[in-house]
Amino acid sequence: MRLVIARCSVDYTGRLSAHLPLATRLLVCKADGSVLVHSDAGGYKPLMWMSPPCTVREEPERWTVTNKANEQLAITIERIVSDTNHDLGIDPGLQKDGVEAHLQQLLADRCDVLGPGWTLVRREYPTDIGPVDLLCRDADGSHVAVEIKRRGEIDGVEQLARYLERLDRDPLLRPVRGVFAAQEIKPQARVLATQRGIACLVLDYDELRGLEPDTPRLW
Amino acid sequence: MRLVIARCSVDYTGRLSAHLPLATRLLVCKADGSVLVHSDAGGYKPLMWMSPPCTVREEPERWTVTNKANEQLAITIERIVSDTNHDLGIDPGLQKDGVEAHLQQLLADRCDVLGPGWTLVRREYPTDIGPVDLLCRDADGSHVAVEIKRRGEIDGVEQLARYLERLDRDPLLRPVRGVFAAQEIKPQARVLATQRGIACLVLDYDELRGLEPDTPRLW
DNA sequence: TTGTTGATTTCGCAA
DNA sequence: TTGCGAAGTCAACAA
Repeated sequence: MRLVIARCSVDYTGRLSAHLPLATRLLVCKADGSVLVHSDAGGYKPLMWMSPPCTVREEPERWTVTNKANEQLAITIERIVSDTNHDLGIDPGLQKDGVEAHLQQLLADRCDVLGPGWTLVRREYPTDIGPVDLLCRDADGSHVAVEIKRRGEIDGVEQLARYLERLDRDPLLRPVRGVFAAQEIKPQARVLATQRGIACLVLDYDELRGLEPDTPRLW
Repeated sequence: MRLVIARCSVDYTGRLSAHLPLATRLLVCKADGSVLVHSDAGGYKPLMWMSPPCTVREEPERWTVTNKANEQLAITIERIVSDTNHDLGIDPGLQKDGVEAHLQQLLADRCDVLGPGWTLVRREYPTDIGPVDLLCRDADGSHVAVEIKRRGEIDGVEQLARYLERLDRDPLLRPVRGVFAAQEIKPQARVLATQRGIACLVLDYDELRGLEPDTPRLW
């Protein structure tokens, strides 16, 4: 990884055209060829960048970074303040926990959390417009479609409503109720769900994980 | 901006939980308090980060970055390879719109459009608070600073006023007038410009492009 | 402050 | 390879 502090102006032409006036910035050249231009503010997003795969042509006062699609980052360097290189080796990578896929698995394993006596029919139950997260049966044997989100918003309710409309046409499943389950449910989503006769369930991730018989510890 | 190359492990707890095993990585601490953790691959997105506003508590082997919502980034440092600090100053910011950058170039090439006999001194003339788009001389040899925007709003006028205040301190330039040039100038911006003694000029992009001897076609 | 929409979205997974 | 949906989405803008 090469780190350069330089007074430079930058032009990007590609999916759009953009220009950075002359200023002192951080240039990061990664081992995979990608180049980032960072200022001293603005959070994690670079002012400009080129994603790999791409190639850098370096001239004394101008770097030209080009990718396959002929997008171009042209860095005009007026003055180099610092120029260092570090061998970082390969990164073992990120371990994530608590995303939607994980919630889905937890509920699939313990769908009695949704209601007493409930059982799982299938995860990712297919419909002609896509799979429902969970298809369950309640204690009476009636089918229930469950849509799981990390954050429950209005489009998630719409999505579940579309699934329900499809599933309810199937004489082997009918009648099919719906449950909208999320760690957090926005008021508007709750209102719409109620209008559509869909039940809402707020999930406690930590509690769910605690219920799991042998919680797989990632670290 | 502080750049640290360190062998470290990182844990994030907040909207989810995530863990980075021990490896050598780049840590960027920006002036706004934000912290980025980058590996030597993977394009522009950091492996982990904390967006501003946030605070860093630094202990010898542990950095703890916390934000308002109580999300936390815990960086455990095993070995510091490099630790440098650079003062970048404030960034003039991105001209996201290709039209603005193009307008600047068109006017740089044909700054007689601004006034008869006007000549270009320099594009992106540097000041200690960032570069002025154009510095010109009028027919009498007096200096004129030009700020170019696609849509002229009140903050653009303020920006030019700050530049003028700086430039006018320079005995080699003084007196420096200002021109605020844009495709469209909002009434409030015009009023403020008039108050500050700044002239306004509405640009016709298509006409300017037509004036260009050999128009470079970008698309 | 809250909601909505676009992004050089990026990123992962599945067909 | 393509397409779809999630993302610690972020970030600008409107109400």
